[in-house]
Amino acid sequence: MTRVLVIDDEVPILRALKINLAARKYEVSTAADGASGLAAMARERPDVLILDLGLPDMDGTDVIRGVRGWSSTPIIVLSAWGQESQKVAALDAGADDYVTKPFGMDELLARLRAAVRRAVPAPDEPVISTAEFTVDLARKRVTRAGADVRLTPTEWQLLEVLARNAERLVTQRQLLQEVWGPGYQNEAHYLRVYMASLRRKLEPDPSAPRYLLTEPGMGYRFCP
Amino acid sequence: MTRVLVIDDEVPILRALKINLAARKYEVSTAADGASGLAAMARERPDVLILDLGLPDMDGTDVIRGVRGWSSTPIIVLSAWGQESQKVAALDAGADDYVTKPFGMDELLARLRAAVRRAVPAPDEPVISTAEFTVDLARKRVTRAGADVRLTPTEWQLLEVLARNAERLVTQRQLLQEVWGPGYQNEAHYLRVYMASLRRKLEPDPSAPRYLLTEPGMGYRFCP
DNA sequence: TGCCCCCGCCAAGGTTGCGTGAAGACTGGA
DNA sequence: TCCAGTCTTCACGCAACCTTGGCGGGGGCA
Repeated sequence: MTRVLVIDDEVPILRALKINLAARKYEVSTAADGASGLAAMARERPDVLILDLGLPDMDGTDVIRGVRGWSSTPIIVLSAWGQESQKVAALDAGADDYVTKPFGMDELLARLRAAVRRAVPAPDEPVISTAEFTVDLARKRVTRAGADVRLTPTEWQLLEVLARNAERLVTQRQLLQEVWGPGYQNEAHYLRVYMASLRRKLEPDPSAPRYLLTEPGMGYRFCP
Repeated sequence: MTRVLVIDDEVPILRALKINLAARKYEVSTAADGASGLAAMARERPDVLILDLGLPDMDGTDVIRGVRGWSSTPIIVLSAWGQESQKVAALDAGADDYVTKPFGMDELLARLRAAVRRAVPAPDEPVISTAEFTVDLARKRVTRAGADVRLTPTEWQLLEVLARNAERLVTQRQLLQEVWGPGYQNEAHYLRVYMASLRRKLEPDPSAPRYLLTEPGMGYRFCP
């Protein structure tokens, strides 16, 4: 079910939207000002945001920027008739679409459907599993046999690069550059130490790696 | 959706770009210095890179070289007015285009579109198959009868050059140059040793090659 | 036919790269 | 200030790889 957040301070509009959207099987939540709207945005992670530009506490474009700082959720703006400049500013700030008040419910619903359709489906699959352990990239967590595995920062970074390039051969230069930064591209020694450490923590038999494989002379490969 | 990475240490510019590009349906990520920029580059594999030359930690041209070492992603450089020599150095290092600050957003967007448009030819067909074995250039992997074939670094480089020029005749000089570097152009002996090794690992009958063919007096040819 | 160049094959020696253990340097928190 | 965890550095044994040399065969050319 598609979840919609409506940020608007006019009670009649809020109620009308709530009733109409709920009737179309949208899950609706509401906020009456910019501050609580941003909070609701972060808390509820809706699929679409409907935002009235005429809020009592904040400029509408600031709300948009506040959202766009961390989310690409589609934003549909409601603006009073005649406020052209505000409209442009809203689009420049990152809004996806706008509707002029007074608006017909059909038009709003059409734009809503379009916005949802355009939305990017899924960012990434941030979880990579093997028969032995699981790597959760988003939570920065490794689980083995149900228990968390404690990794040092360096170990984690190394594993992360390998996991993001699963199945692919990652060059020693690339690993060194991404984990230690440029200027360390010849310190292949570090890799050996930390690969050994990762293997001790993750491999069933660290001396005969099954997942963290060495490609002699070239680099390493993570095979889930 | 086109993904853009912006590397810049000036927060206002970063924010302006982020907002404007996001409004144009670009997916924007940012980094504030060269080191984290290079890391982001490798991690996120954007379609275009926008790079400010005035970074706090690294010379801009070094960032460009760091990227060009493994990627052909288009690079658009931002430079302050009057720094002509820097600009030239950046282009020499492998940048594709430059914009002088202060710049109009329209100009930047136009150059961005142009860079993306030009970038198309890159994506090779990274997998080459024969009836006997398969070469996956992206993963640096050779499979034969379902099992991985272990190649030494030199063997792999040789096969890679031949595979990228499949069906074409590759001269001995060219092979020697690309695998061993300049200065080895007369060491044809190396080729014989390593072609023999490749044939042993890949050909059904190494003494009667079907895929890795010799063109006497000229060079070798890989026929899938 | 005989010579010669080019190619394929084998084997040995030297070098490089990898895994491992451990000791010192460093950092952040108590 | 001390302490624990972490990072860096080093030395060693071992295996794999690269280089080099030599030998034999086959095809082109006189």
